[in-house]
Amino acid sequence: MFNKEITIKDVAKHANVSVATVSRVMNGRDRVSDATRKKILKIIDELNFVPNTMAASMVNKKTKMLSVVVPEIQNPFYTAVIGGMVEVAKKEGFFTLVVATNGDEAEEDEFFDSFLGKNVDGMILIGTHKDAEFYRNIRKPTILVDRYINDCGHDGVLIDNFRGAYEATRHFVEYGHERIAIIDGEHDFNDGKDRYWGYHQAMHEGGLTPDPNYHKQGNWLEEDGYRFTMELMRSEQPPTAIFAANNVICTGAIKAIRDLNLRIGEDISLIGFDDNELAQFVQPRVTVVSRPTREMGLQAAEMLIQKIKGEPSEQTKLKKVILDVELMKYGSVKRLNK
Amino acid sequence: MFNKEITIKDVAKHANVSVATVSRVMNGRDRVSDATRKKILKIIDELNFVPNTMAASMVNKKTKMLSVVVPEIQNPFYTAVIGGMVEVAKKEGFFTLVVATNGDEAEEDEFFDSFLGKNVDGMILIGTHKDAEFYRNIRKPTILVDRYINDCGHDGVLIDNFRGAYEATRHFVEYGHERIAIIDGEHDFNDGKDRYWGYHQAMHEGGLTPDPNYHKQGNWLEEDGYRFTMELMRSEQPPTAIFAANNVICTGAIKAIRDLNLRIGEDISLIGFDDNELAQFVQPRVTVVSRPTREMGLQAAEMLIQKIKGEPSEQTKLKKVILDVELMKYGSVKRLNK
DNA sequence: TTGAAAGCGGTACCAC
DNA sequence: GTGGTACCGCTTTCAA
Repeated sequence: MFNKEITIKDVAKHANVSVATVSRVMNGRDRVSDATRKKILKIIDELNFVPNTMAASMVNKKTKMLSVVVPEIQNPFYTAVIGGMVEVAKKEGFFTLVVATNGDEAEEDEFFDSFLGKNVDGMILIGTHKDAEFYRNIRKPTILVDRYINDCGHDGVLIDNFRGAYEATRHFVEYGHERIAIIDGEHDFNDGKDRYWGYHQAMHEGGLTPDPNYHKQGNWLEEDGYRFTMELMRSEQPPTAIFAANNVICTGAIKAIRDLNLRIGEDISLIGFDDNELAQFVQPRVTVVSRPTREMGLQAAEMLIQKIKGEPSEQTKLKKVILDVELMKYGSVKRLNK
Repeated sequence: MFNKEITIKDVAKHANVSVATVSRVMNGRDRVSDATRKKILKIIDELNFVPNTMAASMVNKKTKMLSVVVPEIQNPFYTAVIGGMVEVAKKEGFFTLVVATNGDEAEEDEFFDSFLGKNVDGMILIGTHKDAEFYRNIRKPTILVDRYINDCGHDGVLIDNFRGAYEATRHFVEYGHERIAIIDGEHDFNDGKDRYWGYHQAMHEGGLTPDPNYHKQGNWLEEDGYRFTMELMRSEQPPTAIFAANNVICTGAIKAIRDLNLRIGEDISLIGFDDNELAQFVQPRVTVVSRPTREMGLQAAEMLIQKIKGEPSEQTKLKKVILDVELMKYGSVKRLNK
């Protein structure tokens, strides 16, 4: 198990050729006579020679490795993005490694400082850092997904968060709701922030004034969804509708509603942002703002690989791709008017 | 963004010292005079020099990277194992990268052939390959988790699958069930196989003969759980109890039961292997065989790191650590007797 | 304490 | 076609 590794030199020696020639048959680009090629191939097989990828990478500065950095891998949204990305990367001969940062800036830093962070050919980043500075310091092909920081210096693949929240809220309004609550989190990133303002605008357009008491800001966690739904429903004047601004908040809300023995779509209307398992499970199924998760990964990976392959001189302007969202009406919103 | 990288040579030149000295202050082991150290540190900072980790790794043959290879990352079981592993690894200064193989041997191969597969210092493997040969060919510190292949040449951290299934089935028997079905999948690996035989033995000990019609073998997927539960419950003589042999099968079973408008713990008793979100959500909560998922990752990582640090000569006998499981009774099993 | 130089294991250019 | 060899950027003796 720990016998010293066989190197290209050993192969060369056994085959009575130079290392250059061995290298040639390995990479297959330069032409080598059929005889020597066969001979070398045979030796390689006999010696069970496995080339040292690191040595090669030192020379050509490529690892054929991509990374996708996400806050967490429990969340189906991220796994879907990852799935899309991996599919494209594989097709292009890149291996993708997944890195979870747990939404911790320090952990994110750690990755960038690690062996890998330094040696991937490019990456897709759903970042945790909030400062553009951090992103500008990334000196390799990078695509930001979902969250975008202005002046970060990288392309992005995003969705129309504003419109998603707007449509959801408008749906409530059209169905006659007036006491519409929103549970979200810190507005650290564009995504969360835009959702709030989408809600805000739809409220105003519906002639409603967002009530601060109906705006519950937690930390984008399931427990926030649970706790705030409890709070809201037990208040003097509970809302008739709740907009859960991400998938796990929605999960929490569903659990709270269950524990309060309320009926979704009857005692309380609910819309979630992004689909989730529980939302699909409960009856009626929860209306959600659906986004093209896998598609985001696909798009991002394509842009990334193009960037990697492209000439350095091809420095075009920054590009932001905005994908559309769709309100999937499943019946968790009760019609109050007529 | 693409200006040529600064190397240790540049630093040496600017500081008027040799590269050896720069290397020394970077690694901090050899002693360097305080004056030169300060000088070099200053230059490093000014030049914004970042050492090339790959070059260093070429020399010392270490990357401080670990990998954890799992079939998929959607499954909470795997993410829990990963979580445990990452915790330990981080404490020891290793960075962990997650690789999902989608249960596809080819994809698993791909990883091992990739840059990274070759250059991690060690790995934790929840393998997809079924042949011991494959595992024996892995020439670096490796710990198998959950699934174990005999003669693979590596240590393992496992759980007592047999006992888990045995306890579950016995619980059914004790509560007076006789028509007890089991939904599992191929017996490709020890884990699944042991679960079946645990069920088998408990049946026999309870004086019951396992009925082939009640043994549904799919592919360990949620859809199998769904489909077979439907099938079972619509058959001439439906079982009174179902043992779902993994967490996603259990999820499928729960959905089927819901769609059949049956009540868990009333019309049909259910036990799952390994916890899952839906099992916790439904009421009554589903009784499950719980296993120390995170603990498995912790254990495995500790063993792995010790192996990496240890002397090559310390080749002790192979070690298999078996962790215990526990039947968590939550009320999804109806008492039929007395 | 510091420097020179020999690798680590490949790749690729330049001769022949 | 094939061989010689100068790197890639760092670490680590060995001497001074």
